[in-house]
Amino acid sequence: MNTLTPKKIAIRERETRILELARRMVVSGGYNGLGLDSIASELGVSRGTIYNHFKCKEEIILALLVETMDIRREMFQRAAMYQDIPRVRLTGIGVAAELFVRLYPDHFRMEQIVRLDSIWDKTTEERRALVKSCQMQCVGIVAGIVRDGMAQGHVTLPDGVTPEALVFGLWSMTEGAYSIIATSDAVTELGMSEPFLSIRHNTQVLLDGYGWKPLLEERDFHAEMEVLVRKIFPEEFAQLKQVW
Amino acid sequence: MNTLTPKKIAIRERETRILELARRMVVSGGYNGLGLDSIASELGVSRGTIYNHFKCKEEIILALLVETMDIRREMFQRAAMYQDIPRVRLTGIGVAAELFVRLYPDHFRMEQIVRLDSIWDKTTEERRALVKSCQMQCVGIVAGIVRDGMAQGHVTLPDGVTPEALVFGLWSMTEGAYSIIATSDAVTELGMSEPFLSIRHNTQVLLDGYGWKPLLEERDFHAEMEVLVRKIFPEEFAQLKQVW
Amino acid sequence: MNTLTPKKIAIRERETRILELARRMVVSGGYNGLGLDSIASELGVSRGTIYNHFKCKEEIILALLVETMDIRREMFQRAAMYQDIPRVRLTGIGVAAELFVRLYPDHFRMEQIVRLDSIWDKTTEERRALVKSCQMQCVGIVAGIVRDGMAQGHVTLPDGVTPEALVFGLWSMTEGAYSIIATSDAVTELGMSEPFLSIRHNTQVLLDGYGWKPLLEERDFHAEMEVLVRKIFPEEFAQLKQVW
Amino acid sequence: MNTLTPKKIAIRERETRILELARRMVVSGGYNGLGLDSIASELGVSRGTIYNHFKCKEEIILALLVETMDIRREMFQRAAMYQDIPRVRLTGIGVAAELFVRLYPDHFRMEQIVRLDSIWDKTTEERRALVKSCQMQCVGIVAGIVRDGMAQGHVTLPDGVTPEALVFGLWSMTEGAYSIIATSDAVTELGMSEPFLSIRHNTQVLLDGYGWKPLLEERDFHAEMEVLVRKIFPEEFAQLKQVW
DNA sequence: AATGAATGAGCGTTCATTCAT
DNA sequence: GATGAATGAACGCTCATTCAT
Repeated sequence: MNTLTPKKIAIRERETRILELARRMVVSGGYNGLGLDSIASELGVSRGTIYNHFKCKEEIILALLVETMDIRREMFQRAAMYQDIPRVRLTGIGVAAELFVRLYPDHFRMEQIVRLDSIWDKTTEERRALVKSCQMQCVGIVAGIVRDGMAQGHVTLPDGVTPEALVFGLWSMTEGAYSIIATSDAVTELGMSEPFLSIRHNTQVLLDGYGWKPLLEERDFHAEMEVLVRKIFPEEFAQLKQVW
Repeated sequence: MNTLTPKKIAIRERETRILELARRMVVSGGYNGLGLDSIASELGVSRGTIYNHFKCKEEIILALLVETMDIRREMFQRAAMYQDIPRVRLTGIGVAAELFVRLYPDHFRMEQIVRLDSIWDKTTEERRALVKSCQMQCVGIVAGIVRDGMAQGHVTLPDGVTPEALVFGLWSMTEGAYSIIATSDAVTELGMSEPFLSIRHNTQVLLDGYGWKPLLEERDFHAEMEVLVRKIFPEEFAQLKQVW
Repeated sequence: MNTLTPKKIAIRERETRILELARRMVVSGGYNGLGLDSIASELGVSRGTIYNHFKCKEEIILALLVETMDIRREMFQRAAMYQDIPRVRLTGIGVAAELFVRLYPDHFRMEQIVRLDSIWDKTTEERRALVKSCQMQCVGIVAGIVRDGMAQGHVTLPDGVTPEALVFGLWSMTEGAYSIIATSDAVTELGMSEPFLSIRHNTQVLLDGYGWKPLLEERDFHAEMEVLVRKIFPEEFAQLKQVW
Repeated sequence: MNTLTPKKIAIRERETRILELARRMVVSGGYNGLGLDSIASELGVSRGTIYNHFKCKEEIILALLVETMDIRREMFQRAAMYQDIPRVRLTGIGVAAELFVRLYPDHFRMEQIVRLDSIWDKTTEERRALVKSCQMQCVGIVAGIVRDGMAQGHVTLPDGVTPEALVFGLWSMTEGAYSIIATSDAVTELGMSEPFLSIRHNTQVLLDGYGWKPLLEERDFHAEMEVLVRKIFPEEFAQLKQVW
């Protein structure tokens, strides 16, 4: 019955610790910054022990990616299911995205590292499919909301512009912004104080640009976000150390 | 005065060759794909000779980065100096950005790869400053146009929104979009055909969202771009194999 | 008295299984091909259990060697006890040798592999003695027949030539031949078709060279062998898939 | 002109030293006994230096094999070209074989190790061909002498016995004998004193068995060998520390 | 008796860097 | 200025062995 002996628990905990350490290393030093040796010695265990948990370095990196990737998708799903008009739900997605990136600030570096370094060669096709599927789900969720907005007459896309194009715009902007924040340590020096506020604003402005009703001037989506974060993501919000 | 002996010239040329090779290697194999050995042997010189040009691997990478950033900065500057209303000049910046990423995909890709790895520890503060300065210039150029637009009453930013915030929006969107295009082979699979067209449109929509005059419906910026690319970047345009 | 509880029996059986697996591994991958890990997992037991049977890897290998040598010694003994003139009994030894190498090619191959690697340092003197004893018994058995032949006046060795020298000749020839067959895929390419027939013939020719009566021309030892294999090794013969 | 700078010479010498050490290690510890680490430290150089000479462990082992393999073939060729009747020339081959094995006592272990351990997988097809070709040449040389003997009516092979079968007998016997001597440290304990004398005698006896004229009793081939070794292999004979 | 997690020395290999020539 | 041999730390990884449970 009791399958979780103290030993098993300890092992589980160590696995978490390994990933924690690994994440720190990858984040601070990139792919090469992750050394099996260093993890082992910093954990106070032997090299071999690491290999009882992960059968190669790439597996660790992939585990790191999947760990957070799934969280984001789940957050997107929750936001999409919120009961309100499409633009608010879309705003909820924005809240989810920001919350996610602030809770897991390293995710984007991980994502890029995994994509840019030749890790894929050493992984199975299934893994690749898993990541891609997660991506497609996220895109699909947002595209669904866009289509809702269109169906309800809140937004009309010009000829030749697909809902995916709009999604692509939002995705690009957030992906790019978070990526810039994560990799460029000079954001504020470049005059971009409060980058998160800027992102929030810019995404709303983009929707305004598309003429999505109600416009930002008709409804205070910035205030709305404060409500959303508490309603949809109470736990995540609690984890957030800094103010929203 | 300028005594460029044949020998000096040969050395210069080799330096260029080194960087060319290095870029190819980084692009195809990431940071680890760059091997001093391979460069030397492909160049037909000895390992030691490389060290007469660059005192360590990181210096090479940094040189690559600077090279890349310089090209873009120069293109941005050209676009910014174009004689037209601010929004058109801003559109010119967009043209420059797209042209850059399409003409020099290796530069773009390399830039991303390099940012992920921690080369910074081994480099001097001055180098870091140099890169940062280049970045600031790019941001400054765009921010300058935004300020022009504001000064001429073409756009009014809400309270608390700095010109840099708008720049950040544009930068994020393009950076993110190009990054997605470059690394994710799933762009079209996700339903995003013609991603470059989408980017062009989305940036204009963002400006529309800010109420920047003239709006997209008042002036056909898509057609404008075709003019701009020919006028500002005739040579680059000629190099572009595919249609604009 | 002999209390073989089911448990004890199970343990015995497992020991056999371990050796079977181990032999397969050594044969297919050499000394390094033998992995305690693989044995354990293929057996469905844990690594530690293996150590209840053998205190180290070398012990397993030694056990394999002893097993192999015991089989051959037993076959030699049976041949030596056959009731006939010495040269026929010697021919029976040849039959035994060939049968052994053809029935248990893995045993033969393993024997050679094991001899090459230095397992001896990690083993006790007793073990070494055991193996050596087995070898001496085999030599002794054959030497005994030679002495019988001498005593019965069937063969006379020149001055300075011991019976062991003749044994050495037979042993060398068969050992060398089987070894060449087993490892060199070039036997037939070298023009040596039917190598086993050649060995049979050459050993008889050697005895002829020693003038051992009756000579090959006086008695058809090739036909004799067909009889011997059926009479002395009926079971082994039955196992032999190919024709004799 | 002077292409052998002192440095180059030193490098050459080290290569020799590496192979010497490697041979010792392989001989005493088999494939696993050869450690790149150990070579380096025992040579007083770094691990990396070894890799300037040989690009992997297997290359070293193969180099060891080829080193001696070629020597043997050359010795066989010299013996075969000796001007005398076939049986004497064949005896010369025997002298060559013995001389070779006594000068390079480890060759047979090497040969077996190379064949038994899975080294071939990591080597090129050409290497394999080279080794096989050398083998075939040796066989061919001996088979040629046998055919000479047949042509001159000195020996008549029974129906169904090819010259290669006789070669196979000689080859087996020497290969086996030397292999036993090399791998079994118990030869003398088994009652086989003077194994080399036994081999010499047994090969002659085998030829006698085939009825090859002149027989051993008609011509003292043992005395002949003493002449041959001095005439055909004066230098090798000088290197031989022990008495012939 | 059985487990299997932990060990840690060892492996072969790579490669940025140095420096005597 | 050019060479390239030498370096040696670091890498990812394996596996026989131990031992607390």
